[in-house]
Amino acid sequence: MAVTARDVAARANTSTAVVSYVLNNGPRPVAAATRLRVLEAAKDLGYLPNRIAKALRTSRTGLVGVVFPDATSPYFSALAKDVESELQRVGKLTLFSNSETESAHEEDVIAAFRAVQVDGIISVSSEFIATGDASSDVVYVFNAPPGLAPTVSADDDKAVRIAYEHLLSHGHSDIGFVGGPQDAGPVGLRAAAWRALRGDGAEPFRSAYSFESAWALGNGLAAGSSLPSALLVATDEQAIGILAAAHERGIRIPDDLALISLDGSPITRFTAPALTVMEQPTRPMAQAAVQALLGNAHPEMIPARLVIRRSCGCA
Amino acid sequence: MAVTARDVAARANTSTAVVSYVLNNGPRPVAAATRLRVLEAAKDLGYLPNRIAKALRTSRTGLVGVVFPDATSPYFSALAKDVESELQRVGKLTLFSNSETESAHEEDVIAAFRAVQVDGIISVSSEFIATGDASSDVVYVFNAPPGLAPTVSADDDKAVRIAYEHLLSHGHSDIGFVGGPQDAGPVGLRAAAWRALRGDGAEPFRSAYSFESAWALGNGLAAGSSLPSALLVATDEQAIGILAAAHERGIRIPDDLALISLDGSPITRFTAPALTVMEQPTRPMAQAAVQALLGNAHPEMIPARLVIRRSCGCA
DNA sequence: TTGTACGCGTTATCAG
DNA sequence: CTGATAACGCGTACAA
Repeated sequence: MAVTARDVAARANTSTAVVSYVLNNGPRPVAAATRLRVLEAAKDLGYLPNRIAKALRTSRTGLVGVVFPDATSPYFSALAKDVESELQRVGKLTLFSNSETESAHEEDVIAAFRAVQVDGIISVSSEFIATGDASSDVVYVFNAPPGLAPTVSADDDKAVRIAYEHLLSHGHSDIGFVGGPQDAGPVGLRAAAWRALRGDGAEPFRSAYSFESAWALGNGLAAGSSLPSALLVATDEQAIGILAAAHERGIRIPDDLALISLDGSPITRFTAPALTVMEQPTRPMAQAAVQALLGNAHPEMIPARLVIRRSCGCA
Repeated sequence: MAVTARDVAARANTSTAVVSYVLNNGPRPVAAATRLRVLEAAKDLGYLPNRIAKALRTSRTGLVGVVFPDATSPYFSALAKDVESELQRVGKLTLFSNSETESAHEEDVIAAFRAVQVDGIISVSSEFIATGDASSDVVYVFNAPPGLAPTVSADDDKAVRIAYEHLLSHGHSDIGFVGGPQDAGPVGLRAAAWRALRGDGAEPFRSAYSFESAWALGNGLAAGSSLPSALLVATDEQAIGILAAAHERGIRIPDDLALISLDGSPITRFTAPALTVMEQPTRPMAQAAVQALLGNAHPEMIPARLVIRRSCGCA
């Protein structure tokens, strides 16, 4: 059996109440001498407060639930890491789940989190969310259920415009867009921004959010006659898939096809060739998300920055 | 205030004890009629058992702690995803933490997990672990503290031998090895296997487990005169970093330098050129780990399989 | 300033 | 077969 507050109290010749006062710095003052005895006793015994009992009493668990579509995506994994790190910094433990895992969909995952009484939930969902849960403790990143605004989001409009204009400055006129299976979530926003820029009713290319799917798309494009001279790609995994197809098909990047990816996770520096990207910085997003969770809620819009490398045609 | 078992009992004209018996199917039988009344009442009230109270009573939380060095690594993120998925399948929630995050080291993380009374811990540590915690509920994957055997591990010896021999069959005689900063953990094992195969006292090349560091190494190798004709690379992120450096330096893969990576996560199919790998399958490892956690403990050794693509010189 | 005692919502023992 | 009731470990009124 583990050592309890009672044990500490006994060893310090005092009561559990005082032990509690000392360890929580309140809500009542404790004489310096007694305080010292308690601290000593706690250390000697290696006392570790039982967080479950504490949670039962206070109804705060110190747990926060985090939902991501897919921890395997280069960008999401970077973001997830920063979120976890940030949460750790503020003393929270991270309950993690992939929403795309097997049968588990967003709602089930969130329900499961609620059942263990998490202190809050951070949801990073790239696609639509069925049920809007307005009245609650959920911080939506990137995307929110219909009717709700994301608590922290990226300035997709501006990012797409900067990238588009950069490609324009390279002399491209037919700038295509690789989007998701549907125009939903943040990728939908990016697609919309691109449509507006094109202004000619052109349709995005469709690809799932996977290397594989984008690779297949790239192969199709390479085989057909509709290969544009430049492509804005919604996510890093799609850009990487297209790079792979291009390499295999002998399509030279950027000479035959210029590319800009709109995530900009660290790996994009190390592809062959290195990808020019609109970098959506993960650390600020993570910080904004956990600050929002803590109630310091400035709804924030994080700006992306153009990082010029090889795939756009520069240098 | 939420509805409690007491409320259900009241509405069903019975006691909390019986409510508990019904909802847990035991440990005592309940008359069919009473059972029905309880179920009805529970449904009417929308009763949801308080898992915290339950945990306090049973000291089982349904939580399992999972520690990874770095969720950003292609291989680890794939493994993490499978672990989470598997855990979900058996009704556990996944508490996740990166051990390399900021100040948080393995032990602190594990202590934090223990404090919330996790039902078990899965530790995937690529480097050494200071304190061996033998008497406990932790499943070590790949690597274990000194004196302990990992519960589930890869057959690194065999994997390295197969890869080495494959390179040999391509006619290479100077086959180098890219390892970690120190010869620790599973990479240490891989390094040892390589040393044995070489048999001439050659030293591994050193690189941290990051794109960046391997890229720097690749650059150094390209600039110097000691570039071998073939390289076994311990991890995918290192292989990708070297690929990037080679691309920038005009070193042709596999013509000037043949490569085999020893992780084999999905992304290796989509590099330019595609990487030949020894694939350490993540799903079986994840399954073995959670089965071990559940007490169905066959210490397992998962075999890797050679996946031939372009970087080794085939085709 | 400190100690006693109750309650958080369960489960499980012990009488009935 | 069922009903009180005693824990689980902690926080905090309330009393001293």
